[in-house]
Amino acid sequence: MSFLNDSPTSETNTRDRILAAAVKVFSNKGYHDTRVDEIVEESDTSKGAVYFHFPSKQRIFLAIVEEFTGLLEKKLLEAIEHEPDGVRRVNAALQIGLETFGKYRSIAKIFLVQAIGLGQTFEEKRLEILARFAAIIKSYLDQAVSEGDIPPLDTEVAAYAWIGAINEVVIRWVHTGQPEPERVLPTLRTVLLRSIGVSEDHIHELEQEAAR
Amino acid sequence: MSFLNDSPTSETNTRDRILAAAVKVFSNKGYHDTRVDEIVEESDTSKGAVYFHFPSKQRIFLAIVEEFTGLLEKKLLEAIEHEPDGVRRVNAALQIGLETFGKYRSIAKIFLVQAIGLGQTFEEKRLEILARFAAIIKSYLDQAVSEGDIPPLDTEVAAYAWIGAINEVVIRWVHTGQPEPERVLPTLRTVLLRSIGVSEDHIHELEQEAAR
DNA sequence: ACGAGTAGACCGACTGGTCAGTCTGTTATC
DNA sequence: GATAACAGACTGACCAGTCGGTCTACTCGT
Repeated sequence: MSFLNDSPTSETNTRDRILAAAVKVFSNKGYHDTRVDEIVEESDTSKGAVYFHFPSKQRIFLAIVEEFTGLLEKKLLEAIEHEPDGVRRVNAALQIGLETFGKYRSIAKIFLVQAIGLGQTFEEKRLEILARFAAIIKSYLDQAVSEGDIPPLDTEVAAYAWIGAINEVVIRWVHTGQPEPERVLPTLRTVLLRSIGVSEDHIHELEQEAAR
Repeated sequence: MSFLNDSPTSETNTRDRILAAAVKVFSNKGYHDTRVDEIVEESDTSKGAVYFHFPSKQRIFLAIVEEFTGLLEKKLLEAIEHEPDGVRRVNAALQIGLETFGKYRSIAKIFLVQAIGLGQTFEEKRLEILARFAAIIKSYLDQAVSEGDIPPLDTEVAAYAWIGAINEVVIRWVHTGQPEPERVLPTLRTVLLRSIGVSEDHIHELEQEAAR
């Protein structure tokens, strides 16, 4: 199901072929510089097929963002529910988030880069999506605070700061390939956990666990 | 000099009237949804005037970004040179950065939001600009490390994480007006200084200084 | 002191290329 | 023979950029 699976361009159904092609083109050229005809060509279908499955170019883009968002959210929640306490949940979320972005690099680029600055409609969508993720993070930060693992703080601002930090580092990587995820993860974990006041001992503990 | 001064739409020269108008329209509608004719109308000039002063729509946009970047960089360096040690410099940079974004809200929106996802040219420009700021931050993080004020860490990743965190929080504010800068600054300061391992005592000290 | 010449700054009607989306088919399957 | 799933030629709106023209201000020779 969905264009998010492993099969690259094989004998999948038309809708998914179109989406896979759209991901490729959008991630390379951005929304506005992508011609629908390029998606048509890349997907080896036809304009008719594209407009049979999607009412507009915009909706193709939104479909990609939404399916990926759904997947990411599902993975995050799955990863989180196996963890006992707030700090560990926050840590798990970070890990699975980076992992998922790493796995779907092109889509990550669409999600984090191309989806910005596209005018009203997209803007609101983006805010809504980020708000959802921020809410997830915030809730576990709150949990960690109430469990006494970290000192009280403005968890909303902290949640957005986290998202921003992750965004920027991933964007950088997506663009330049530069700091590879393996190098990034440890630093980011340390930096982010420190930022909310998790004790150094606790951080070391989590690092040990991650290393096994 | 420049459209960045206080006069809103008065008797400034044509070039600056055009830039001021462009800021207004770009920040509201984004690059692609902005028609050159809208800038013409808003600036109370003419298409001829616009294309007399700028060779293309793109260059108008770049002119805004560049002038603002220049201002921001200048302010940052100014603020920094009066501070003695690395941690204090990093702190000063954060403060002046937020302040400047706060003062030029529309331009901040253009700079942080509308400038993303616009295709090759802009993309590279953005990367270059951010790299410049990241380098500034990194150098003072490195200084703080070598002064022994903070433990060693991957300062490059940390610098980008900082930029991302600030970005996201400011973007949120620019969009929704939500967490006001006054509320954001203390949290962000604490969170960011903690993230690089500045001791709680040292953070409190800086907070005291800021409060006077 | 004055008209002619020149150039910089500006005006705005027009154009020409570009695409998103449409529409009239065609093919396969039930 | 009906319907879903396509194919691809075509169109029409939209808009960045152009281009001939105007309007000062300034210079300079007489």
